[in-house]
Amino acid sequence: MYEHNLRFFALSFSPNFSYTNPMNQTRTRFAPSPTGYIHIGNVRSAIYPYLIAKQTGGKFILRIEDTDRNRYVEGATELIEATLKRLGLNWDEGPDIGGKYAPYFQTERKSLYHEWAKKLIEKGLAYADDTPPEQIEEYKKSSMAQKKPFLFRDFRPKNPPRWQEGVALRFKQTNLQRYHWHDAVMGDLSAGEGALDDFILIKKDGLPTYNFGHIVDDAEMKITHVIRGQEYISSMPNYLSLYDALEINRPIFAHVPHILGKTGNKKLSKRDGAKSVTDYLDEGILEEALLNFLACLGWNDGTEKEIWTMAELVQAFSLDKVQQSGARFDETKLLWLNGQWIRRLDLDDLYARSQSFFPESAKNHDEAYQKQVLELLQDRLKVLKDLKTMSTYFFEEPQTDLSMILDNKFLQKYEKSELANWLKQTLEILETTDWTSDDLQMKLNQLLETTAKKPAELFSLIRLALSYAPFSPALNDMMALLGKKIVKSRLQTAIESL
RNA sequence: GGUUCCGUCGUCUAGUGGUUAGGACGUCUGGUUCUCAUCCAGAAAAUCGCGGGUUCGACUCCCGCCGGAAUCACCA
Repeated sequence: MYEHNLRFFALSFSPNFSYTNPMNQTRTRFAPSPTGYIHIGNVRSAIYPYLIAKQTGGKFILRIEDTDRNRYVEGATELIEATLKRLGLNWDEGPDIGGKYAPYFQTERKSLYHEWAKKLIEKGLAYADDTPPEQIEEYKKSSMAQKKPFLFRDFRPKNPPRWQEGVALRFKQTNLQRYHWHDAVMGDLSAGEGALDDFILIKKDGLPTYNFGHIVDDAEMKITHVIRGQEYISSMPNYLSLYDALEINRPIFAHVPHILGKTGNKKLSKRDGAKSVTDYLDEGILEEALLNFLACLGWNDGTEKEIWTMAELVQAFSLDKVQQSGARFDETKLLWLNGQWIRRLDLDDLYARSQSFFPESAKNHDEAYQKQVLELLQDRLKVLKDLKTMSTYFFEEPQTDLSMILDNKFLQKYEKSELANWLKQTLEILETTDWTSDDLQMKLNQLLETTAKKPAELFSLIRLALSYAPFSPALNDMMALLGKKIVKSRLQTAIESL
């Protein structure tokens, strides 16, 4: 980041500098492999590059790293694309929309990797390797026996065959040294030659490994920032020596820490039941809330701001303020944040997003009514999914459940007949109301006086008789919305049941 | 085991030599003439992993240790 800014600064004062020069444009990428859904633990490696690209007016690229045929999952690419779209992380170049450096599927770029590989072979920096796996196991054992780390470069075949399809190609480490590099998140890092080995460039099936493929692609696609998970740090020396061998300039690196599961200190993974991003969205976590939460899990600009829009994030985000240690995924904070976002939505927007969360019976009511229900519930929703159980009694007759009344802590000391009597008085006084929320409150207050009961007693009874729900909005608002006919009939039913 | 990274309230974090170590979530208490939630006020909660240095002074700098994590695939 720092390096990059310096370069940018210098160029901006050089006479030949042009703002339209694509070489100076920030280009970041998200490069998932299509092995399944995107889970909470790995969206950050899409959000951060997106933010970096957008804040400099650069491009965000989606590249599908589908070289592992065994782990390939049909439909995963579409799922990844759909998830990113739902989050609004739109890419400027990618498999579906193409771009200057197409194709964006690695399997379609095979010949490209072979060209680069040939350069390496010509330089004597790569060799074919047909060592059988069993043999490699032997090597490993012998290294272990000598208490030495296993490095393939200690066992290079003496007479490697000519490289051709069907044989793996290995990188030949010739420059054993300590590598130093700067990481935009982690700071200055270094690793010695123990981390350097002859790794596979091209697999037996002719496709490149990640280790080779991503470097070729990033160079070809002019990627300026490589932002990815921390697990790649230990491979950095290998990558660095490959950049040198290929004579490719190093991009800016940023390795972001893992998100940890609720228990233990292990990184969040599908195996531990990490939910997919779409699972959260489908349960009514707002895109804004999820983005806000994830971006701020491990990032803080130094202020006490908690609620961030994407636009604000684009402005304020910087890699050097990303935390260096892993962050635990805390769902309760996500829920809080979601509530905050729900409350910030205007009613029409909330209504549009709530469509799939209303109970079936809501269809029998018009839009205006549904919106009024939503308005009463807006402050109470933590997740849109809760809308269903919280609102059913507004749309259909609730199941009469007398035990809720008789076991209520404020009401259990009263006789049924007395409770029925309160409800009768309620019916009487309701004859005079105009059914506005304000007037209903006045009438209810009058009723408190005439019955000489506490609000907790009288109001609880009426509330329960109308909803048979454990909690509900303010009584007057609820009555105003339910309307004269339904309130009267529900009270009547309750009286008869008591 | 080798290599590498990390270590401030339960959780997410602020903090870059001198602070009553700040904020947020969660928890608890009280208020908002009823429930739930919102909102408001307040409380408890971190001997800054441990031990040495350097310094008048260290959470902040240095060293050692301990603890946790990652990686060591023809997976990414």
